[in-house]
Amino acid sequence: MDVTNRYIARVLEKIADYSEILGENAFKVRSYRRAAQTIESLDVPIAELLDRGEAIPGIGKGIGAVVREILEHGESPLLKALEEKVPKALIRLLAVPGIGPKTVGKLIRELDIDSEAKLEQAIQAQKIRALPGFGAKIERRIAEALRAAHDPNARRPLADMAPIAREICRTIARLPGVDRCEIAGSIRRVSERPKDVDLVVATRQAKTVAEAVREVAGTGHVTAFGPDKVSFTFEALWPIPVDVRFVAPEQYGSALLHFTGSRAHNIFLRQRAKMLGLKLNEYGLSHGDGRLETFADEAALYARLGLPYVSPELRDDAEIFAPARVRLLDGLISSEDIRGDLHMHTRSSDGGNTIEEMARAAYARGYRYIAVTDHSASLKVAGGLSVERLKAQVEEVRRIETRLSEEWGAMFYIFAGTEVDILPDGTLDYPDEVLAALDFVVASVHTSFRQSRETMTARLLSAVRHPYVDLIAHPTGRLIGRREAYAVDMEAVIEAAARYDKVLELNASPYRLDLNVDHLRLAAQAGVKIAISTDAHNVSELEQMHLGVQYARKALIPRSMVQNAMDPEALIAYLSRNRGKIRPR
DNA sequence: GCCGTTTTCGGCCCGACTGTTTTCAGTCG
Repeated sequence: MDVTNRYIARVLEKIADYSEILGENAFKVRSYRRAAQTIESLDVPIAELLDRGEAIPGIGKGIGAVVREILEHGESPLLKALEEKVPKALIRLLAVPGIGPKTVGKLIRELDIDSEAKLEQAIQAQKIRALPGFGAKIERRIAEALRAAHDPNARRPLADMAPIAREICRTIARLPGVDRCEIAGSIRRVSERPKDVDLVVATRQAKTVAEAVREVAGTGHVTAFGPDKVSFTFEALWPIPVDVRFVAPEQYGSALLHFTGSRAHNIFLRQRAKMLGLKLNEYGLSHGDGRLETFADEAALYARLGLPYVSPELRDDAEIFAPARVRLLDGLISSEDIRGDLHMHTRSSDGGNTIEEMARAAYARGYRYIAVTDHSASLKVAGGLSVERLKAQVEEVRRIETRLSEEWGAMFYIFAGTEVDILPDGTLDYPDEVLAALDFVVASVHTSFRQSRETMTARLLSAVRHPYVDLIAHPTGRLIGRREAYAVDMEAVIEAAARYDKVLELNASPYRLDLNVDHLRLAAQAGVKIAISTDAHNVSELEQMHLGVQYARKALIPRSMVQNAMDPEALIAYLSRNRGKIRPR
């Protein structure tokens, strides 16, 4: 069995959950959680580090032994022992809002509940509300949770959550007395599946605004209401928990930082403040004499703590302040580095805008080039181009490129390309001579997702090896929250991309984000260039580039590894490597 | 259980709100 870092982290987290319920020392529980987090964020298998005898922060003698056991046997005797003491039905209660480990622990100890059946009986007999510290409300919540068929903590894809968060934020920003409203939390950190919406509001009239926000919540269920905070459930197609915090404008920086997290990042910053003899909270830095130092923006606070500014998407990385990571920060890709977009569709296939409209929108973004990559012939549902239509499109691209470049008084490159289907047998959907005549060839899988891992891997490898293929788009085919990635040996694909000097895509669509962070890191380590592409089907989707860049930063991708951060001249030189100088002019 | 410019014992991040209570433990982020 292949024991991954992630698997070990899950086991340690479970140990923490069970121990907490059983009333173990809270700091011991915290140690397990912290170790889990550290292991999950490691770049290399923990076995290698242990073998080399390297010290890993937060992992000492005790947890080290637990990890070794998991590595050797694939399971943990400690966890097994804990599982016997805490029944599964009760563990699930931890997901119920308002119910934590202490509550679950009391149910076990005070009422001797060790099964779902006994839990039901206790509810029926109203035994839970009789316990000291409990009441009818908690009992009812537990009963509801038992009845709820679905996971109460379901996480939705970023693509669904972010627009809703923006809409709620816009509504609140318009309320009287509100200076500004911003999205914080996991959405701001570009989490693939945020669990809730966190908003931070700057205002001098918190109380009034809180009342107004309660009105905004409307039919939604208000779960907490106070002068500093309102929580409610927003009823979209599914219920979304929303937290809104109110702070004074001069405290906005510390508040935004605090409510953006991650939790581990906050803990690090507070420890740092403590080292400096200060105390950090959402209101600012408290001095020993009670004086409060406030920060209107985040950057000033990082600077005050003597730390480099860390952008939100990097704050899930528990090791971000390690010297080796800090050295990378300045070199990471950023939106200003992007010179073009190499994957987009037009009205010729399933896009909504013309070539010229896409080009003008890209130029307005400051780009120097785009690639037009409509679908290939066999993808009928997307209006794939026949060979004849593709040839006509190439001519049209040339005409528009010339005209726009003249209009703008500078060369704007429009690469005539395709997103050619990789057919189930690994061949491409256009003959070689057709591909040879194009500037840029994107290849991707749109059919037969259920092939075996071996078949799918071979299919992708043959595309990587194909001399006219430049880039593999959305390499794993995942649609976050909708469709799993197909089975494929991505390490083999990355290795082949390195060997054949091919580019892998980071598809910036919020539904895709494909490659994912783990694969991006592997690709970067292997020296494979990444193209961050929007796969835009209309001009407004070109905006997704920003999300793609943020996601690439999560994987610590430097600008030097991003193909569409290259100047057009260098890109043309690269594209000419297998097909002679492209577009003689 | 981990760790050390507070250093091998004694700490370990911080605050708002809820529910069940008349002062606070538990939960959550």
